[in-house]
Amino acid sequence: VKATREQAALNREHVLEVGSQLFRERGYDGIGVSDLMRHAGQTHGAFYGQFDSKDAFIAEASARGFEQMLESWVRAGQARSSGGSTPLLEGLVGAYLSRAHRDNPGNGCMAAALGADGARQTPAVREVMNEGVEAIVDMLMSVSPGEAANERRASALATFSGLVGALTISRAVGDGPLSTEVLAAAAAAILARN
Amino acid sequence: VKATREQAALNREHVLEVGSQLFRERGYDGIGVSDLMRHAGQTHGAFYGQFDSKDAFIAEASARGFEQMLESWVRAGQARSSGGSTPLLEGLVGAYLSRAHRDNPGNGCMAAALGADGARQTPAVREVMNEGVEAIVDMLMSVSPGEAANERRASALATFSGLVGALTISRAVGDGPLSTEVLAAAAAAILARN
DNA sequence: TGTACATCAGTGAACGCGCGTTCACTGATGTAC
DNA sequence: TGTACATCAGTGAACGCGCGTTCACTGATGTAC
Repeated sequence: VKATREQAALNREHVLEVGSQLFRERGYDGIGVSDLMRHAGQTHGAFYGQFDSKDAFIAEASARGFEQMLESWVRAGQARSSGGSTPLLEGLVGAYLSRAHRDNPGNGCMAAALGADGARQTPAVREVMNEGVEAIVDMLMSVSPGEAANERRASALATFSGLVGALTISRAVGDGPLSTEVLAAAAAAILARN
Repeated sequence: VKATREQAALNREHVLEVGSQLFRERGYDGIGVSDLMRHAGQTHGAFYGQFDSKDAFIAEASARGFEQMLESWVRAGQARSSGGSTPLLEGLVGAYLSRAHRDNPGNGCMAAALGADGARQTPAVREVMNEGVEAIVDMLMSVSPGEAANERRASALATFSGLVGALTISRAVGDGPLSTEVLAAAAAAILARN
């Protein structure tokens, strides 16, 4: 039955929120439209009143995922940086390479959870990934050493690469000792370099 | 119709070879049993005479992918290290972070192409990933600086993390300037550290 | 402000399709004498 | 070495199932007077 315009907008937002989380947990192919809508508390038919197609939804939910990830990462980084209003690199690296992040991909980094899958999606998704990575790199630049902006940008790119690779490997190898070892080794190397 | 025992073994090997390549190109969910067997020049029914299930095949093809990747990486690294019999770190990093590797995932790194997907597969696949990463890290240790073995191992883990993350990001963001920029920034940071 | 009607968000059955998997069958290979 | 038969690698139709997507329908919301 019909809902308020306001409620309809909230419903759509909720599907995006739920989708961005489920995609990170299960991959783009790991969650279907029916399952997604059931998790959002709606029926699958409503999906096509809210979005053009699953592909279009993937692009929009991915953008949402990058926004949510960046925000919660900065918040977690601040908490680890002895509470200043700006996070420090050490806090950001510690939060990213934590077991909490490793074990909670649904609220975690898009690049680590869906970067490889994104390369096989539509150009729209890759454009979202491009903008998402740029936003993350901009944030990392502000806490990276170097006088010139291009130095700080190169440093931020290298830092983010190290973070994404370490988390990806840590999740891939299961829960043996290697999983935490790679997180620690990457954190040490990144902090030593900066 | 029936084939020679020898031919049957070759057929099975060929399916593994083709599968390990197609999985890296399209993801574990991106290639089905019928398509796979067609690419291998066989009919889909034969698959279940060769393997127990798609899941079992995924584990075996992944192990094959790690072997093939490590071998061809070392070969490419040697070629870039002015032809010595042992590759140098610089040659390995250059080969890994090349446009050729970025644009040819089918013969490239398993961790970058399937690491994130592997975390959502069966425990058998994660075990294969664990062993594959250990083999790669062992190889990288032999070209990493440091007197003590644990120093070289930590360095190898950090190096591999940087490589995997940079390649993943480079592939995810499409073919804009960011794609090559991240490869260059990661290479510079890794070589400066070692 | 109250009534009459049009709009449209949401429902749920149904669609074609490709998935992983099974199975009765074929006929060349491998074996026994 | 040659014949007779059993084995079994490979074939291709068929299975149930879940996928993304469509559509006729419902009934509360929004609008016009």
